[in-house]
Amino acid sequence: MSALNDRSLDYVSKYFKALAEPMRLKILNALRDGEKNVGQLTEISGCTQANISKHLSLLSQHDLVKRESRGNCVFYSIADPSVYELCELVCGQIAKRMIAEDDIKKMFIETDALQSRKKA
Amino acid sequence: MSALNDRSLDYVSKYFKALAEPMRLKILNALRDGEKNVGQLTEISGCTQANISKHLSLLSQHDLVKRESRGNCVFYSIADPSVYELCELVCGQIAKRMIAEDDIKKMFIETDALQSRKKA
DNA sequence: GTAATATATAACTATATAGTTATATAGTCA
DNA sequence: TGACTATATAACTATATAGTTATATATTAC
Repeated sequence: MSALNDRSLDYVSKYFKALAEPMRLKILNALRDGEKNVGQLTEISGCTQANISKHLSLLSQHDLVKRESRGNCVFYSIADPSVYELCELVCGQIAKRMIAEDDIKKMFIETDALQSRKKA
Repeated sequence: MSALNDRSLDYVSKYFKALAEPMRLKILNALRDGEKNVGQLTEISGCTQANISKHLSLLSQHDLVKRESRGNCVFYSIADPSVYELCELVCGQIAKRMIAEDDIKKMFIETDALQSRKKA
């Protein structure tokens, strides 16, 4: 990061942007426990199938998910688990802020956020 | 990340979004070697002072930078160096892709990107 | 006080994209 | 073959925001 030119910054920012949508995080979160097909992800997400397909396409472009079609279905899975490291770092950051903001604290349902908080 | 509700996903995505702009990454990059005032950052960035102020305001809202006014100037500095861990993780991800994409490889000027690549 | 400098904000334009509905494409099974 | 199911895409709308110019605010120096 010490010596990135404009093109690199553009590239890195696009990667962050891929992670900067709640629906895409929801998809990645849903894939934590293994591959799922588009139909399953549509059901989980609560939005339209077309929208999920668009998000999956974008995640795929950024190599965040792997695509594998089997029979009539297309299964998606996490391409690289290190994406969760990113999320944990972010949760850690947010956890630090939560200490002073009780309403935000309540957002996190359970274990992971608290673990990040202990680290911080 | 295993059990985040919609509000948490929203919150995390906003954090990523703060990092999802080249100009803001440029600012954070410029602050690696210590605090800088708005004028300096304007000069480095090559865009208008108004735009820089807006970006700094947003970074500040997300606790990514600290604001301190001294005399006539306002100095900004990195609030939490762990933001660079995030960037390094991303660079590591990108480094993996670079192996197959020579043109992207050339984007990274020197040491850090290569180090991330060794790790990968 | 005024002038000069530094930063922030208001108002606006242009662009990107999340979401929608409708349709196209591709695979399965009769 | 045709009917059915699953996924992808096209076309569109609405919204968010990066960037601009012009202006407001605040601090220093005189």
